[in-house]
Amino acid sequence: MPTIKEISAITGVSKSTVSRVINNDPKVSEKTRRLVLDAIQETKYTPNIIARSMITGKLPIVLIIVGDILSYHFAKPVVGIERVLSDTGYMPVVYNSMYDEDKEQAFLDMAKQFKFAGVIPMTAIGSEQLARTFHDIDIPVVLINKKIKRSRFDAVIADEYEAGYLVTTELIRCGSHRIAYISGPNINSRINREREQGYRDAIIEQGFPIDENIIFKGNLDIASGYEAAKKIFSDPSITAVCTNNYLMAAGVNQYAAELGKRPLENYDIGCCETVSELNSGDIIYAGPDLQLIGEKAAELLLKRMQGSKEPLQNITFAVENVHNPKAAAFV
Amino acid sequence: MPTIKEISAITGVSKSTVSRVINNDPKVSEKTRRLVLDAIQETKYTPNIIARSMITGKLPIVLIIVGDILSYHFAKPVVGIERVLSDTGYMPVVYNSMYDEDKEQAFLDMAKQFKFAGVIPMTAIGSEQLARTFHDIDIPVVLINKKIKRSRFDAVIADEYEAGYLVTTELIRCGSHRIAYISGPNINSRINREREQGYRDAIIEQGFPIDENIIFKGNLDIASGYEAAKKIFSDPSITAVCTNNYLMAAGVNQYAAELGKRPLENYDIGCCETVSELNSGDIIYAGPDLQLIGEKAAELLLKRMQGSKEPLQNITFAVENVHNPKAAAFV
DNA sequence: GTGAAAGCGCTAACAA
DNA sequence: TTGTTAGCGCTTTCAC
Repeated sequence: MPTIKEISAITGVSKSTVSRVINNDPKVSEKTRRLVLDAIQETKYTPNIIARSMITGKLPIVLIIVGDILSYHFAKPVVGIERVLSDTGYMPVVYNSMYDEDKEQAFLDMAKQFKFAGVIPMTAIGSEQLARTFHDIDIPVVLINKKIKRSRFDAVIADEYEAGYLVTTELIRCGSHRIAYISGPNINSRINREREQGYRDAIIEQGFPIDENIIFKGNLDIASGYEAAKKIFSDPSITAVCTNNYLMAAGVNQYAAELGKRPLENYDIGCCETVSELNSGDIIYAGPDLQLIGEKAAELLLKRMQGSKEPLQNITFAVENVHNPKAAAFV
Repeated sequence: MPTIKEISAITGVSKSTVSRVINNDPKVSEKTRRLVLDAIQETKYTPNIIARSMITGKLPIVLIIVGDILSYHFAKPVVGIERVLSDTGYMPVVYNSMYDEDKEQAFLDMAKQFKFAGVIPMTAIGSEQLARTFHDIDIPVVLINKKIKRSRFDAVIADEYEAGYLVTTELIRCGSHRIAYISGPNINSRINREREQGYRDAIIEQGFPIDENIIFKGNLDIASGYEAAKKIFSDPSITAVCTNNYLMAAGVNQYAAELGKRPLENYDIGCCETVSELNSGDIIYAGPDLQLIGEKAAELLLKRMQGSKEPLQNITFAVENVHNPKAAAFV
């Protein structure tokens, strides 16, 4: 691996001048620039980024932390981030925490230690410890779908209330007025709260009553949707189910299938987040464009990494997709 | 951020000794070790990995390159890799190429430049250029599901033939003997070839004829499965479809749904790869345990990163999962 | 068992 | 416009 020193030796110019050429310093004569550039070409020299980062104090790597790489919800924004970051010289890489806070902690520490250029966390922040790590992090951060109290970071968040409201409205439009709801486990979760509130408001606004007995609580996984479905389908007056997330809806469908019931045929089913193309065939949903969210976050991060001192941005994404496979029937 | 220098100043010992303590050099007296360790604790000192890597020439990062982060096929092994690498001091990160060879090339170059400790590519290698990059890469590499001619790397690959054979056998077991097949676009692809051969052999072994007219070619995406399905369902003698990958099977199901046909009810459907839990409800498949593949690859890589000079390993993974939701009916 | 000194490859003043 | 010097934080001889 050739170094700046060898280039210097070959061309006869000093290491500094070679460095200047590499970094496009304008005050280098065209002649020496050519000379150096030629030598670089011949030797296939590439600058040692590690050595450089020792001085600049930054490694041009952007760390994206996701809670679950297997989930569309996390994976899709990554595609957006990568789109924006490609050709900027920054290297976006993904770390998958599987919701393990200790691992997130460890990676955040690493990001600091490695002096990564930026971090985009899309993950659950819970513990005090983790909050503290965020508090005294000294590299640019853009949060996705996460609000930290008194945060110093830009954030891009989805309008969860609107998602809950719109999907429920759609369910009503399909003819239901007794719609069960399966929420997440954590009452304090903003996302959970807002989605449920959207559901409630939609029902009330359409002039129907809220029945607290058909609002259930799940763990956001398939199994808990399945469990809740047992109770839901024992009440024949319920004609539709709205779930916080897709996984629980899948659980509901699973139980329904065992009963010989088909989604969007024998009952309506909806959820408050964007569903992958692969699974959206028989579910109603409302949610943001996940790729766009990633793109926006990357744009904000890019500005910060380039030194922007603009005031904090807190962007709320409207629901772009209201997906209803049955819509054709009554449009 | 405290440095080795400050620890040296606080304790009164030299930088070298501090370095020795950090690196567990045995020839340090218990007394000074304690002294230094205490100072490290107090100041919350952590060694600067970048500076260290300038000397050792390696950054303890393992790069996993995947073709499509949205695909279970790529994402699941990542979970396995991370499981093995956790607590080894190596930092596994994922890069998603979206099948873009230029990007893969760029990342491979970066991995070299950054002196990453290792690379696990799970992606399509095509161009001469990319092959050359692999040829003169100087860091440990373990390939997943990829064979490179005269490769210098360990590899973990799935038994594609067996997958094709077993899923077809299962389809036959369900009562079909006229089974359409949808292959991938590339005849030269090993995976494509072997899966199809498995299909052919299973049919022949059960004493049925191969009909070349019901073997179609797709692009591995939903749309091409959908297109092929148009022809398939125009032939009522066909009672089952076997596809190379899951996406095309989803396309078949999509078209079938428009016809009012239900999978595993009005026709049987299978594919030659492991399907995510989320989507395996109404499809038959055979495939390896994807997480295990990731784990095995990470184990091999770990050994190499630790300097092992064992002979090359080329591990073929047997099909661990044969999934048939209808099986209960006749077991 | 410990310290001094050199140096990894690069950038960033400061001179010239 | 170019070269010289110092130094980023660490490891690693080589003495003592």
